[in-house]
Amino acid sequence: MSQACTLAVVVDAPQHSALREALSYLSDTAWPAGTLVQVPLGRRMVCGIVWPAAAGDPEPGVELRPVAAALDTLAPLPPHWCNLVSFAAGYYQRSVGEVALGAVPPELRRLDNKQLALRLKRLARLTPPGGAAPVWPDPTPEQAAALRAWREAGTQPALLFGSTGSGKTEVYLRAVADTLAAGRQALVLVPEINLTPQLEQRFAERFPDRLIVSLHSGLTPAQRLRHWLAAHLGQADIVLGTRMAVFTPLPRPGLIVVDEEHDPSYKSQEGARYSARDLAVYRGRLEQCPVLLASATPSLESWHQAERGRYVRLSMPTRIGGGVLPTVKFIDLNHVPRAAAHHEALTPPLLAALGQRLERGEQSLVLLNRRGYAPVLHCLECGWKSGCPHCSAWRVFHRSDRSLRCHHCGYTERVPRACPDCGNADIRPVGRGTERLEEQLAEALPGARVARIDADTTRAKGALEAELGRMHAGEVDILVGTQMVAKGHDFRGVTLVAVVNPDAALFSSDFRAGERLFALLMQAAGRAGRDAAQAARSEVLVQTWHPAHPLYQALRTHDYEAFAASQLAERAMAGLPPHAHLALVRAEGRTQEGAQAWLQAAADLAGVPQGVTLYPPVPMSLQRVANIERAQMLVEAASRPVLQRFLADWVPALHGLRGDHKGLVRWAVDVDPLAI
DNA sequence: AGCACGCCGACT
DNA sequence: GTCGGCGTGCTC
Repeated sequence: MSQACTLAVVVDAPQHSALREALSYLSDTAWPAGTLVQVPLGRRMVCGIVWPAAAGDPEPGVELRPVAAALDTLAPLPPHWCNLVSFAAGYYQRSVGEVALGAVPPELRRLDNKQLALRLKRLARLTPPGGAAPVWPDPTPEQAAALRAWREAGTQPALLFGSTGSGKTEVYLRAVADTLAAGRQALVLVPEINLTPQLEQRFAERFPDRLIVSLHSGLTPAQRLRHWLAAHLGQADIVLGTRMAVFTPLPRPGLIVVDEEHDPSYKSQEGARYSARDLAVYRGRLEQCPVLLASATPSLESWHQAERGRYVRLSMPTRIGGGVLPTVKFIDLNHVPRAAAHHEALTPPLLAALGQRLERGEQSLVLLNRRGYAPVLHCLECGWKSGCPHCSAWRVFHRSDRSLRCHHCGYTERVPRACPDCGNADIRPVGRGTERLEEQLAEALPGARVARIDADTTRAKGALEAELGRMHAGEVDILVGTQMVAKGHDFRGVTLVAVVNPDAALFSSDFRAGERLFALLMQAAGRAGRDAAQAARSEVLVQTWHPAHPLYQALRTHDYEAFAASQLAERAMAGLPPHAHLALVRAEGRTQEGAQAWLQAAADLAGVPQGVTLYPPVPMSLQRVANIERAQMLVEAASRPVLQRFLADWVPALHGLRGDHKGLVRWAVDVDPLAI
């Protein structure tokens, strides 16, 4: 057989291997870029993708091997898809192959042409469910204005800034309708899997004769492949998914929506640490299609872009149906009796407010961002605390199964009867989590039906739906939960949202903690009074030692814009994003010194240009996890291009740094990190 | 990452 | 005498 040409092929090689670029293979057919192929790599056969760019020069003396098979019954991945992947790989400093193969359903990698043909045939069974003709409510004047402005914006990204309950979803449902009418596909990103079913439902009602598919990690491998194929082949008109869906190949893209665009879940925290929101914006520019970012509390990055005129801002300040935003009140912990303030989550004013709801038959939501019974156990005799032997963290006391659990490495033991150090029987829980709060509420308000939703109660499949169902059915009076319940769920009967004590975020070393707290509280406030009739007596109660804090004052007046302005001013002063651009280099090793030594060696390799600052290596705030020591080094740059140029020169050189750093386990670069 | 090869301890 | 520990090195 003649081997007519050489092809550039990317394979799934991790960043740590030397294989950063495409490899060269021989082929008798000039398969077009985007074709999936099977190629020999070392002693195994792997899935690769024919790549548009030229391959790196093979090492001299390497004999090229032939492509073993091509999955040519599948339409090649479109050129723009390859461009998006190449960009993401370059921007986030990963190999193209890792990003490319990571963006393809795992199931697809294993199929040959024959198996694929079978799946493609079965695809025909995916059809729109049909159903009653949809009811499109008349847009409010605000929604109509937002849509007009959006249509005029063309392909310029738009930031839909609408308060909770202003009907943002209605706006992007209309935008999707426009897109479908023009014969294009719409991609809608949501931050969490939990939020896909209800949104899918809503889309299905509006577009009964269109095929809607979802893409997220909760699907079975077969479902994921089927949905991905439906999108890639243009059969699906609407793709709804989590961050991974930003890479869905679409033959006729017409709109990308990023719902709750401020949500940190859009930033991947492992592997290639990409931001799906930022990639969505890039993809929009690449494919000349509009991008709609929606939030009641936009990320400061997006808000900044809108302020600079890069994004079109569509504002919708008014709640639909005349609903007003709930009153925000503060319980000043300085003014409640000292013992109550320090030892009880439930102050008299909070209990009174909850009692009032009980009498009126209304529901309450109590938020506490800490699961378990108590974050730590403490021996009153010798001072022992329930530290994790493998991590620099406390193990959390879970009363339900009487366990001490490390939330970082998973190390779990039964709670000791007595102090393991001194044998004293008096060991006590310190602080409180949702379990304890649930218990205290039940004690303080006998007869109240108290329920709890957090990662522990919703582990089982369908458990979250079941609990939400009970809440909606009015079978629960008080729902205790972590931020999980603050997101997206529409609780009609809730007239009180209480936040037990969110002060820690005010003084956190994480520069985004304030932004996150504000978004969480605004979102939580949005849970109350969705029903206009109850809006007037709906309130948010925040227990705090610092009621005068500017963040809380902005919350009181629901004034995101004032909050954003003050935060942006602070960030400018401190040289933080979006006014500066950051990257973190992280190293993990057997010892802290070893991890830092590797970072120092990396720093010594860098030719630091004008506009870039390299800070010294420091231990990470969570210094040790599962007996691995972690350190990091901050890179700060005045602009994105300066940072990108620096990283492009520097990071590839770090691969050759292994040698005399024996204890080093791994290292990685995090571009645009969420926390430093 | 896989998956080799490679050189030193307790077992059929 | 082998089975196997995971150190280090390569993959077009």
